[in-house]
Amino acid sequence: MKDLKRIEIIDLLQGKADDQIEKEICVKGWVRSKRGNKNIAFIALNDGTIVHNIQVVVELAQFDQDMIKRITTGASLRINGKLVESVGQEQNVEVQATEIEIYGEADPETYPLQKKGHTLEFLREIAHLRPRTNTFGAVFRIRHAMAFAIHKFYNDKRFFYWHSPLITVSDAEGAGEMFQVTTLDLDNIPRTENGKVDYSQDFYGRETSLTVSGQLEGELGALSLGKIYTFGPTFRAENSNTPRHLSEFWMIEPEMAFYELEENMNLAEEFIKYLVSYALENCKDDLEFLQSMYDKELVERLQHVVETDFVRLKYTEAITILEASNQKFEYPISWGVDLQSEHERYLVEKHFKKPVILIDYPKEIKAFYMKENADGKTVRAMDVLFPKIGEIIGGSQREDNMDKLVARMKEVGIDPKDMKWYLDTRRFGSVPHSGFGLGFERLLLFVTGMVNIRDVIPFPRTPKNAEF
RNA sequence: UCCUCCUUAGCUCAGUUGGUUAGAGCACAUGACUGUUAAUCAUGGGGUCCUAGGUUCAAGUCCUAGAGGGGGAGCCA
Repeated sequence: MKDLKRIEIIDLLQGKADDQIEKEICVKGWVRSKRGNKNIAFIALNDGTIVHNIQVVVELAQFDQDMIKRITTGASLRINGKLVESVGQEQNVEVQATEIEIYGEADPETYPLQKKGHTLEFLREIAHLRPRTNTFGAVFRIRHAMAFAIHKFYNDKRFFYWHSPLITVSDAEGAGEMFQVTTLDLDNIPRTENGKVDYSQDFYGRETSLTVSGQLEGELGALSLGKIYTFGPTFRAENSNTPRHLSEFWMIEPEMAFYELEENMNLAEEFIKYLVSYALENCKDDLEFLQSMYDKELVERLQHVVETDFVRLKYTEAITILEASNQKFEYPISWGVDLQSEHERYLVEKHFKKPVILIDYPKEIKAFYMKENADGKTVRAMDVLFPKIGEIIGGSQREDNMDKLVARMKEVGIDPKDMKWYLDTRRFGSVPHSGFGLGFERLLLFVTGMVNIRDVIPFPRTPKNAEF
């Protein structure tokens, strides 16, 4: 077989290899389908670079029939052939095969993917193979594009990528149940004299867990480097069984010194709009595929978010709107209660019909580190609420006053002695600062139009499910 | 964790009031067709009816428990 330089399918289909037309080239990829008659076969070949396939035309008389029979859906091929303008309507160019090598066969009796559609639920059971489908190829290419855009956005704004630890010693935020990290022998746990687990013999000499948020360590970065962001995995051991929760998910947490709540909101809105714009500009083929298959209004909805000013609303005003709505809510609404999904959905999907940033929540329903307002009742929190997926961002201006922060810690039962390292940021050169957390997979739900969070991460981790 | 629905061929699903040998489409195999577009047409093979009990002359179908999955809720990002 002639040794020709391989051209990726995206370059062939997007005209970047048109200077090779009428010349012999090499393509490699996996067979999506093969069809034809006794004289000719058409192979749809995909290499993952783009949602579309290159059509390979095989004049059967020129090849060994036994080899051709072994080319089935899922097989991987190396093909040399002439790049030509296509006779067919569905593509501009195609490859007329001159030489074919089968890298790996895929037994059609046992290969689970077929050319006809599968349900997302079935594909979830074969998560190791589902990226070979058009749908998951599109989703994971978009996932990559969004990850890249996040780094680009913050780098362009002179934020520094800051790595908070994944193994932590505290659950200060109270964000949820934690996964314990230990090297103790669970069949033979060392005990202290009073019968408790003796963590002094554990790997770190103390009790440790996987992080539920990089925020507190992020604040340490912001109060020295100015503007930082984290982007990494986060773990919550809550028994949440919903299409919006994972026990292992990725979170982006910017933290900015000298930013007050207003600037925090501006950044959050600009950030989301930047990411959605980036997807519209750079993931066109994949978005159009997802739109055609799952969500007819996807691109329209994305454009709407880019063009619309988010509503900014105080919690107190939201309560007034909800009380005046005459809606029957399962959970009654009054000042001081946390908003339920039904309330958020009413505000976002019915009342305003656009994204809403809710601010100034009662301090009792928010975390201890949020800055208290002058009214003494509310804190400078902000939640960004999106249609369909609910809370996509949670953030706040942080309490920078040492005494108030310590008082709040005591109120919620945190021993300030355990948080000395955190309090040192307020003890020495404290400044106003703010930040927020964006759930990466929730963003992807919105951008891809997928409805189950298990379908926007390659290997989802949920209660009772850690296969692959 | 709570509520609710579902589980029948590799996949997606029918299956009547509980009654003979459990069906269809797709996929797969064989064949037909001179360029197809999730090709088409013909023929064929393919079943632990989720698991364990129970009711009954008789259970895919009714009852109980369990497992797995979907949707909704709570917790949250």
